[in-house]
Amino acid sequence: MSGASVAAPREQAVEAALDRAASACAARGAQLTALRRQVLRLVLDAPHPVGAYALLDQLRAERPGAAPPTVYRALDFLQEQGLVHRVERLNAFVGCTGPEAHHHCGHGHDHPHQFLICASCGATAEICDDRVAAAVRDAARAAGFVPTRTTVEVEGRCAACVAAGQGGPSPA
Amino acid sequence: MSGASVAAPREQAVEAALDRAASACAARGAQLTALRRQVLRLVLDAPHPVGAYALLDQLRAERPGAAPPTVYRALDFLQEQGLVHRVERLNAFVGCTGPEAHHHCGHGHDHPHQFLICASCGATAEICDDRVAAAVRDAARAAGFVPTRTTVEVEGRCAACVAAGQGGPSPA
DNA sequence: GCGATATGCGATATAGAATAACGTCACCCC
DNA sequence: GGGGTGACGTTATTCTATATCGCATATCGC
Ligand SMILES: [Zn+2]
Ligand SMILES: [Zn+2]
Ligand SMILES: [Zn+2]
Ligand SMILES: [Zn+2]
Repeated sequence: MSGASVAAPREQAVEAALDRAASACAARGAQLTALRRQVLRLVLDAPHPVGAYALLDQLRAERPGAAPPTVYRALDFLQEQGLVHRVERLNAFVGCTGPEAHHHCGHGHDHPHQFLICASCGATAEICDDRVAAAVRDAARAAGFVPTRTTVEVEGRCAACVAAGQGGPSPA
Repeated sequence: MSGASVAAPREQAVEAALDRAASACAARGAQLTALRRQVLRLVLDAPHPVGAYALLDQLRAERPGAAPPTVYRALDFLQEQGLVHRVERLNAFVGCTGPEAHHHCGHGHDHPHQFLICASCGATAEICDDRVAAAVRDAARAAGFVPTRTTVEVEGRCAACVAAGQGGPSPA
């Protein structure tokens, strides 16, 4: 691999995402403070969903006084802003890679989304399938139910792990 | 209300469900022991999803030595048998009222299901919508993903709470 | 009968996740 | 300069879940 000479492309991408996030917040009258930006960076840096306490440990490297409320408050904010999602099955958090981030579909910052969670390697992919969202909405309405938020999480094996055979790549 | 003279219809229904559960377990070579039956009864008695520690407290009335592993082990078994589901958003457990219980649709004891969780009154309804299940399966496969288990949980307001207006009936 | 294995469960300790409650400081508006 | 608001620090507590060890029983092959 190439050394981390100046700035790896991934780091650049994260910095760009942070700047976009700051703009998006500002446009809504919210502020992505230094602390919140720091937490968001940690989430975006992680290759997989991260637990709140894992974030806390990392955060303490830069901010010795950090405590659970520190990270939970930041995460609450980031979720409200649609920058981060919570993965219920994992009690963990992941950066939004859906429409908000890439402007793929026409949804707002509280967009419908679904997670594909690989039991083999831990990779978690966010998708935004309108048929799923519509089917769930219709099913709820058929029961007289008025939905506000929906969680869809699928556990299984990702394409890479399926291709790699039984064991799957390192369950990192 | 009628007094609890001999056996309320609800209690009878629960007992019947317990007997059916015992038969279903036996048919699969598993045994619904006294402890497991006790925990299942507590889950079925509850009007809403119950937390593991709430179950533990009740269980201790009859079984003073009960500890967290006691109830978690029983819950794991009951989930494997499809008698109980976990509601991820609530960290709570609920008796299966889906196809397994009533033989409505043609699914096994690991059947697809979805939850409608009322934020007003706490009621949680289990539904079994094939279109939702199919849409999720298709979306996953389109990503090369092989699903094993799926969680679908919708938060919102139930029909009763919508009909009753803003506040909703007692958030019991 | 007897060791081997498996299951169910008691019991203790620990880990992991989330919130409650209170205080401080900065900022803004009037 | 009083009063409100938002962000954050700090401490304590609650809630949720698992790791281990150990014991009893059941079942099986022999
Ligand atoms: Zn997203
Ligand atoms: Zn994988
Ligand atoms: Zn069910
Ligand atoms: Zn309701």
